[in-house]
Amino acid sequence: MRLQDLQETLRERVRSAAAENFNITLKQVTAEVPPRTEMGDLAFPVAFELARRIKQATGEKRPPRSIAEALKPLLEAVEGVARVEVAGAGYINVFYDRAQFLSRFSSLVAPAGSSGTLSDVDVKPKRMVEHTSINPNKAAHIGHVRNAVLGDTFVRILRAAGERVEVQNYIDNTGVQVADVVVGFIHLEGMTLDEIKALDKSLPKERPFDYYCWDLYTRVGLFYRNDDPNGEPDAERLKLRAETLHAIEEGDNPTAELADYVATRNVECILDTMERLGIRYDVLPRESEILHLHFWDAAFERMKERSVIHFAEEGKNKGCWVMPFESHTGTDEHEADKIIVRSNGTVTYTGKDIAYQLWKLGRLGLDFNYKPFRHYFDGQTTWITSTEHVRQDTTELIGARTRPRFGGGATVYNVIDSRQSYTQEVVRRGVAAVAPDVGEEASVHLGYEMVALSIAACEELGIELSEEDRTRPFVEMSGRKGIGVKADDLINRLEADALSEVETRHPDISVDERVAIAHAIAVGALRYFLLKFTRNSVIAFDFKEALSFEGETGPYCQYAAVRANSIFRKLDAGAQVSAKEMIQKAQHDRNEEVSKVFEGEGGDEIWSLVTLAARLDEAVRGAAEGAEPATLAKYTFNLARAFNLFYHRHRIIAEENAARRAVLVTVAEVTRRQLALALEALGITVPERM
RNA sequence: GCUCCCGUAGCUCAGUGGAUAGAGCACCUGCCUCCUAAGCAGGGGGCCGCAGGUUCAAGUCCUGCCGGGGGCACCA
Repeated sequence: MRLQDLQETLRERVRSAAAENFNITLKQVTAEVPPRTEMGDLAFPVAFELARRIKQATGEKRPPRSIAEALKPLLEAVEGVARVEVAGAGYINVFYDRAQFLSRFSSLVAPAGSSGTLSDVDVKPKRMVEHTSINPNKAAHIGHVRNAVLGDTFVRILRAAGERVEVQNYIDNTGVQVADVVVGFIHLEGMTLDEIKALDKSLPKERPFDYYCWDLYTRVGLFYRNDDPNGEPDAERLKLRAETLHAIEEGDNPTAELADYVATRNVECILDTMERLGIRYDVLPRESEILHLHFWDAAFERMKERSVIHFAEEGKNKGCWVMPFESHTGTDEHEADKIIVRSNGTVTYTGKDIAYQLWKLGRLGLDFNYKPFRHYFDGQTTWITSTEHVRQDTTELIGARTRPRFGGGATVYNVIDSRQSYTQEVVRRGVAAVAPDVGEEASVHLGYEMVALSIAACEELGIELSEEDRTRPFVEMSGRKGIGVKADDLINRLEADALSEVETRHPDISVDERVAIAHAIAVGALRYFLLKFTRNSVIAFDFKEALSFEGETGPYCQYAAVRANSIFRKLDAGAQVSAKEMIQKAQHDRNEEVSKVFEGEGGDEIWSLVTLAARLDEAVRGAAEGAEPATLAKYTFNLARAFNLFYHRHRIIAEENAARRAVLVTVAEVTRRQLALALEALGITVPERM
């Protein structure tokens, strides 16, 4: 029996009772968890609504309490319900049979995260999640990490909810940002491709290629502005960017070859960074293929056929293909229509994105070619798109690895920061206009607010702030100005802090093990820090908060799980087996001794941990439906908190009363299981010890 | 001008229309002979920005206003 099954049964009973007793059809039966365990396990405020509707229908004024009293015996008859109380002005509070519930709950093997059989997953509609999508021209910063952690966690949550998911990381390898770094290499450094390769090889491990590009990109930004950071861009110098960009888009020339090396190396560096955080991808679709495999041409034809866009004969956008956008009223300054094809015939990013999105949904009629990009040590492969026609058979083995069939999803989730919500809306509408049968619902913009820097963080980084900046709540990061916290720097710092802590706690263990534990803690801290904020909250990054291992943090949650595991390392096998037997039997034969453990104030406290642990499924489902990983993070923290309290109050192994020990052991067992599953869905691992 | 988001404890943030609004940090007081103190317990702290409205019930929904941030490029 799962918690939600019992809830559903009770809901149904309320619904049918309302129909039979009062002739009222309830569309939705609201159920809630009472504020305190003593008040019950599930509450129905339904009597208030029924009182109003009875009055509407018959004119009879019936107090909610009396309605609740009438429903009480019907709910009490439900299997698994111990008793029902009417409380307050008319709440119906249901109390479960605690011993029986624990017995059934603990016997479930894998309540959450069981993704069914492989064939079952195969036929399910595919959810496409695009995240990370960092311009491959510099190292990742914490803003990018928020994107990647949000996306990766959402993927894990969907999978825990039994969904089939494909993960994409879009590579804009032919864009302006790559062009800028290429301008830097060619015109500032005067380097050839071979010289760049030699430089790359010579760079120290702690300051790799993406770090070099980070600095170079900043220098290019200054170069465009004649070395004045606040100056206007120099039109002559910007011509270099335009020429370079054009050559890169064109392809098949030395500049494009150089750009390809730069972009590919940055992608590799970024994937290394993400691997440190446990983040991987199924496929890396590149913009160069969208161009060279003529994805845009196909999308363009469809958009013209469906009259989604039209050619502007006159006005401000004369000579462009535009998509009307009536929800934004135009002004002199801001045009209402969105330009898709420029007057020079080139396509905008939005246009390319519509083509890409159509491919994601299987509505373009074209596919990429693919080749393996990276094989991970554990056998996973990340694929990248390719222009060349590598053998395409989906069942074909390449290096003993089968290539999955990419694209053709039922729903697309784009993890992109909220600053691009306007563009995302254009894409969503464009796609829906071309493919009305999938509609706008198939495209979901999983938006989130940016990560900015707190004033304290800027000071720590030695960033000069103007008087005006200091009065603001935060300072926006800027890749162009080089203002930001690089992901690897932060992870290094977290690992170093965690390592020194592990060293003082466990001087006896091997260096390798200490490093591994420190790594797990660092990742736990960073991921949790980025997940505890809801998506539409701006994170003003602060070192003190991000580097904390205490309080509401990842390590706090990990620590609770480690403690739970340590109980079972030390508990002898016999005690574990006898506990299991005793609790299992209580499912059918009422055991007074076991039931007694759940009585009184102490019993409520133990029971509240059981019900909280049992709500993991609900938390996972809620996070998946609301596309809000923060709710699962909060749930996990609360479960860890409840377990720490439980752990502190009870001597589990030393407990002498057999029934009581059986309950405590079982509660610890179900909690550690649920906690581990919750952490796994957050991408946080549980070390052996901490 | 139009549009989206935010405003809740000193600070940073949670809070599906339901009961006495929560957590972490900071501050104060206790608790390591114990399954590890990255922990636990207790304490002070709140016109939920303001004003109306809807509802049996509003921090939550609607309208207006005030304050802060983002977006509205032939950039991505």
